[in-house]
Amino acid sequence: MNDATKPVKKPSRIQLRNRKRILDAALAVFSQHGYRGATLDQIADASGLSKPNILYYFDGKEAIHVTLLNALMDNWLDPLKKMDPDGDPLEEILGYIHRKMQMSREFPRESRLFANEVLQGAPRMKPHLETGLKTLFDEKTALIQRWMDQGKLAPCDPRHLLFSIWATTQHYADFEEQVAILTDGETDPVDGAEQFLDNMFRKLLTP
Amino acid sequence: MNDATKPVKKPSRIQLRNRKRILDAALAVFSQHGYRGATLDQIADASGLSKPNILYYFDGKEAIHVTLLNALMDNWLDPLKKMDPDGDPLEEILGYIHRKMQMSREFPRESRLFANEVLQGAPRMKPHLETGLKTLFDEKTALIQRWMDQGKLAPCDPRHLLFSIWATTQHYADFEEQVAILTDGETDPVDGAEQFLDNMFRKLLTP
DNA sequence: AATTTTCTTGACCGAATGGTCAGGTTGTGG
DNA sequence: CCACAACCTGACCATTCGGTCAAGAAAATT
Repeated sequence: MNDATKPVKKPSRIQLRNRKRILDAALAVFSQHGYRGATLDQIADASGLSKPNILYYFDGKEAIHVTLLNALMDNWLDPLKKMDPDGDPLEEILGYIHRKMQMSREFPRESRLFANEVLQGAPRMKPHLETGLKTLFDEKTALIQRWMDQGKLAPCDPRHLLFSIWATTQHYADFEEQVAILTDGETDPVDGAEQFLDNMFRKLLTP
Repeated sequence: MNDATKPVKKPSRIQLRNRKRILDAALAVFSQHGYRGATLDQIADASGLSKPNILYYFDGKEAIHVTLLNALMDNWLDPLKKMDPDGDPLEEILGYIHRKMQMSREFPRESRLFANEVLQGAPRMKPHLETGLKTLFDEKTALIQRWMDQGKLAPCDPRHLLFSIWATTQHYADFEEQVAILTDGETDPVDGAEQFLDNMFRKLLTP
């Protein structure tokens, strides 16, 4: 155990509970106000802990943000990873859309956290995007291209296909305020959205 | 002219020039950092004016932001307004998509300014959305519905159609950083995007 | 129970922020 | 060229921000 950078002591129950509280509060605050718009005092209030206590658990504001982004990336890429090369092409893509839509519904704060970060040039996330995301993106666009070459999907640019899927699904989380206003606060616009997107991408991709 | 709220004196040349400088600088700063992340000092630097001088032309940080948002709304709604009830339905919608895509290419900062605002709950823009945008939205979705009822377009929910158009076109401005990384800094991904979107929405809407 | 470790906080700090103001400079109409 | 208005700025201010610290309270360990 000569790794001086990782003081790996098993975290106590209090550690676990409070770190979770802080991260949950920070997610709420960061996703609504962006990194620079968020303050430690807001996070302290939302978490029910004092500001110095928050700095006892995290090295600073940026450390909290980075921790959130790291945790986010895994969950974010997961639905795309699940796209199975051996499954039915059309159903795999429609399934992916469904999963993304579920994430917009269940984790809108995470979606907005990500959107805020990328909108502002991804200053704290570029490395993640250039490695993890880029690799997965290349892999999956290649897979989709193969499916198209085999005539199992109507041909189109797989990269823009993925962009469109991301854009349309995340839109309902990121622009929730606008959507709510325009649909007169309909109980759940996401239901109608899912049906619409299924139809649209089915028509696009059916050979 | 008994309107005490508007000191309507014709603005001098210097007024005009400096207000423009300030708004241009503010657009750059606000669109990158969001409202709370932007500082008057940054705007001062970017505009080449001193901070007190900026406050000579505008009542404060918020006034600058509001001015930008007001100016934005007009340009933002314009492409949709241009959708002609008497034109060919499919071509009208594809033309609208084309115009929106042009705006993403030419005015990415405006797109990001808008995205930042809505992402954070549209605190300074809700009234605008509820009046101007909502009215136009209802009008145009009704028009598209009529077209569908007449069998001139394949049926789908016109509201989600517009959401999808907004999401996909603005994505290339708002998530420019991500798109650039994933396309290896391709000269202009928007070209390919336009072709892709034309194809997708054509397939969706062709009866 | 004693002691060591972990946890928590009130008080405080330097830097940054939005904004003010008195007074100077520049432009402009007569 | 004079006088008045418009324009501009250095110095300053109150508040908020991220962050520190010494010392007390609570757990855990012995």
